[in-house]
Amino acid sequence: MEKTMDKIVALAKSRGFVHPGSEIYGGLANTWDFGILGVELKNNIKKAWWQKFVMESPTNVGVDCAILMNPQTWVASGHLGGFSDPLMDCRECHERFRADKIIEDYANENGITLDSGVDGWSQEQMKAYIEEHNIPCPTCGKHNFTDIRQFNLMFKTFQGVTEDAKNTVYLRPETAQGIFVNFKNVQRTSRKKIPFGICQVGKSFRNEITPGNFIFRVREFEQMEMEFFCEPDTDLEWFAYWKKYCIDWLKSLGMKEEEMRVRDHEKEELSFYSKATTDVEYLFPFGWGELWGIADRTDYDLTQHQNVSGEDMTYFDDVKNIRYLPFVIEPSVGVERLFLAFLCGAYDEEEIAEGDVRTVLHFHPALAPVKIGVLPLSKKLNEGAEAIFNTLSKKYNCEFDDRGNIGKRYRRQDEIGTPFCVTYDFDSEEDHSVTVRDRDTMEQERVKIADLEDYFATKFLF
RNA sequence: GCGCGAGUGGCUCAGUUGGUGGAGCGCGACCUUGCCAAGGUCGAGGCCGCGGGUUCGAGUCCCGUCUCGCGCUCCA
Repeated sequence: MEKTMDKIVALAKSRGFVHPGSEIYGGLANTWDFGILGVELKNNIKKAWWQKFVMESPTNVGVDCAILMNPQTWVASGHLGGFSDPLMDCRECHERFRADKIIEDYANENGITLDSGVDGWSQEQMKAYIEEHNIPCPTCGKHNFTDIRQFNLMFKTFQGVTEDAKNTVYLRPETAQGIFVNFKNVQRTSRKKIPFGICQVGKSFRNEITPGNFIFRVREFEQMEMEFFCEPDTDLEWFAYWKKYCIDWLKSLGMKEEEMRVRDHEKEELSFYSKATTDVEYLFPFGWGELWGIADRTDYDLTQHQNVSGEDMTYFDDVKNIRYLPFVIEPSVGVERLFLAFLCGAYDEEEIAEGDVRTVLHFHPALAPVKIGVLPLSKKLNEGAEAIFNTLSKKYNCEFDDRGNIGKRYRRQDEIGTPFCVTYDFDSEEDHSVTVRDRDTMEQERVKIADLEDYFATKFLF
């Protein structure tokens, strides 16, 4: 059996997990709509995360912040300044510079008078000037720059009816900042003492240069982030703690160890706000891809917000009687990537008899979009089966199917990863029992209709 | 952003030197069967990605455009 992206994408489209966005208008690049099963899987993933990181955690609480934020937020976070200037990186030392600054500094140092301000120059002009004069890197002295790039990573829009610079707002490129700006609100209302975490699930938007690989890298995506606030100097312990917590959670949902790996970032690779970063990677059919970034953001964000806003963001420890800016551990995972990882992990083609192959998704029962398929053996038995559907569907997402023969219906449920099928047959009328068939083992057992709710009570727990 | 390739029912694909668009699977109805993709009959479903052009006539030839895939580049 060969597991390929082609097959998985085809299944996702044909069964209603994921459709290309705006398809009837020829699509819109790298947008995807989640269909009838996709929305269920996605919701189940978010629900599982929320349960593990908020409900079951004694230290954590949740919020849901606005996508549009005061633009000062992005000044403080570094997104705005850093990404609206012409930037270039030194390939040698990985420092990042503003191209216009480098030229101005170079000109000043060498007593060169520039005819016009560098402000008006195009990127090409700046690049040409830097090459022409062989301007060295201010940090390492070498001359090996990347091209100049105008990072418009953030989606820009306008608040209010007029479109001018005064009311420009941005779609958030990460959910984290909503948590940081609410740090004091949440600490006060939750009465949590440090260490504690604030969790959020929500959409973020990034104008990625290279999206692709199906839903792996998209410009509109959902993040599940936690910002865990701890005392300075305890950050590395908590970093290790949450790293393990995340990995354990993935395993508990059936992610295979051989398809996961953990990669620590090299010093040069770290983003400017981070002291340490670990990626949990997943082996997709197209190769290893980052799933979960766990970063030690230090006190960078709270310091920045304190400086830019003028608000005191410190925490007062009334046991030790000290006041400080907490350090932050941030595990951040994309819902669409997890979705794809679980989908790829679940996909299997099994030869159950000579030449008889079934496609099956072995989702963890908690993640399965449809929990129970309710199948009358014959259409003559619909009444009894409908009664079962009506009962079970109050608790679980069930699918009623009376089309075609029973074997075909089992296969259809296998293909969408339904863990259990309940078949109401002619004997059911007499013995008030049904056949429950297991997706993974394909074994069947007879269960009293009256006992069905108890039977399923523990089957779909995380 | 650059290069190459591809767009025909829901899916996979045929479609002759340009001459009234097909198949299989899937889907729906009915019959039959009654626990692992069984059989039969009938049926729905196509601005041939979109826009121009050449031509008496374009799915087919030309140009443009959009989308997708692959490679390069890039990637807090």
